[in-house]
Amino acid sequence: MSKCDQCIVRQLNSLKELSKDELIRISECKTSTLIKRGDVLFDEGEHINGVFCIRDGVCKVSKMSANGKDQIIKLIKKGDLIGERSLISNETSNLKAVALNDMEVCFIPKEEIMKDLRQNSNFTMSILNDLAAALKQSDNVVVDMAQKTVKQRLAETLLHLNKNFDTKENGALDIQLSREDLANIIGTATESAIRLLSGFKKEKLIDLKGKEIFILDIVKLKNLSEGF
Amino acid sequence: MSKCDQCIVRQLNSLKELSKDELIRISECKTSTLIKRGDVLFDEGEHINGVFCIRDGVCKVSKMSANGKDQIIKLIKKGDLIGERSLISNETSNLKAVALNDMEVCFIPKEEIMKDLRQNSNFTMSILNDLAAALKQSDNVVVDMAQKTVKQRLAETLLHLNKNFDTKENGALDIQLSREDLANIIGTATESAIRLLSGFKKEKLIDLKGKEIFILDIVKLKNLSEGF
DNA sequence: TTTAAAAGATGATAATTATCATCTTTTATG
DNA sequence: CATAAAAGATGATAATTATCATCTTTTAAA
Repeated sequence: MSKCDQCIVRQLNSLKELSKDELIRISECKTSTLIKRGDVLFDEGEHINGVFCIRDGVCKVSKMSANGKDQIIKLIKKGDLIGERSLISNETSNLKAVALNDMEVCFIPKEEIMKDLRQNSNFTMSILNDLAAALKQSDNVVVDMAQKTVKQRLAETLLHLNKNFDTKENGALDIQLSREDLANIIGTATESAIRLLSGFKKEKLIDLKGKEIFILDIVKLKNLSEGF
Repeated sequence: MSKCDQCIVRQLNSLKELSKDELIRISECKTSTLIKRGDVLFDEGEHINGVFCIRDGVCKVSKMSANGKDQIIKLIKKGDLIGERSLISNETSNLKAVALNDMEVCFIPKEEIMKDLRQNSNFTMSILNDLAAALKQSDNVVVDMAQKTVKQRLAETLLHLNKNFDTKENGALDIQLSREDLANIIGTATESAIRLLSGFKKEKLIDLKGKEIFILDIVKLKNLSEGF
């Protein structure tokens, strides 16, 4: 079993606040798993009973709406923790997580994390900070969903992907999203997302090759997302 | 100056986790203010430098969108704390708070709250819980904004008001919102909100007398909000 | 490699929602 | 109390977005 205290990924999240001893304890109880594209990491209503630390890969985190559509709330990637919210509230998950490509994730059981939360106040403060940042982010998304048009939201989403994900050697965004996934991030019908993407391509804001997306004009996308 | 340890309102929020001694310390440094309807409690970009504890009254908490409309994120009432998020992130406020009626609020300076956050882990866990609950709530709103129609969101908002606010002796919701406020909660144009309200009245789901709103048919509103 | 299924694309059309204009009612202020 | 300003209401119209149908392309599995 790999050692948490030697894992680079740890430096990217709140686990960096743990002491060497605490990390060794975590190492001994954690489990590592390979998750295949399309596999469900956890589902709505499930008891997660711990937190996941993403070593590699990307997953979409969504919530089913009353009308049967899956709204994607966020994308989680290498270095992210997920499951803290449900753990803290001591509730089943309100969200579902599905791998967008093959992933490697570590699972740390609830009791071990709770122990650190009780004993290491730097760790607690870091988690508190994460939740505060997530809440701010979520409130911002509420405003965008409520006030921006679908076109603005698509532009914004593309910029967000460009900022938060690497690009491949050929310049394409290194994240594999179906048109339906994109529509479920934006909160629109798949056909509308496809049409707008085609429009953006025609206006040379982006280029499309299959699922590959190339961001061509950040400035115009930014203007668009702000309503100009 | 009134004493926090004798304040009923405290029982409604995380301050209930503080010891008698801690509360006495808070009492001595807090300030109490009367806020008039329409007054700004704090604005976007402001350093709040503490948290507010609402003793009485209601305020709307909003964020300005790029298109110049104020999206109302939440309504805060007696017993609620506000300002913890900015305090924890050590950032200026991302939100604006405006009194909807005359209010009585206490202000606790940042350093005092931080002291308790560092020393009283029950208090910290309670705040952590609040943020976790707020995050879940906010994610739910994202889904609704993205997936529900304006009509569904209006029905949902009315039910939310009915659940979270008292009714006056005459049966009207005890909260004073303009049509514009309602539109800014729902995320729609004021005219659209007005039109839909008139429609709901015509269908006897609600009654309207000036700013007073009477909820008449909870079941139908619930069905409507879920798309039936 | 073949082939069925899934994903992507596009047109036609309907439904929803925003905007602008105008009028009425309510509210706040001297 | 008078009166200007703000809020509320409603119609007409335009813009946005969803839905349904159909076709093509890509993907995955036998």
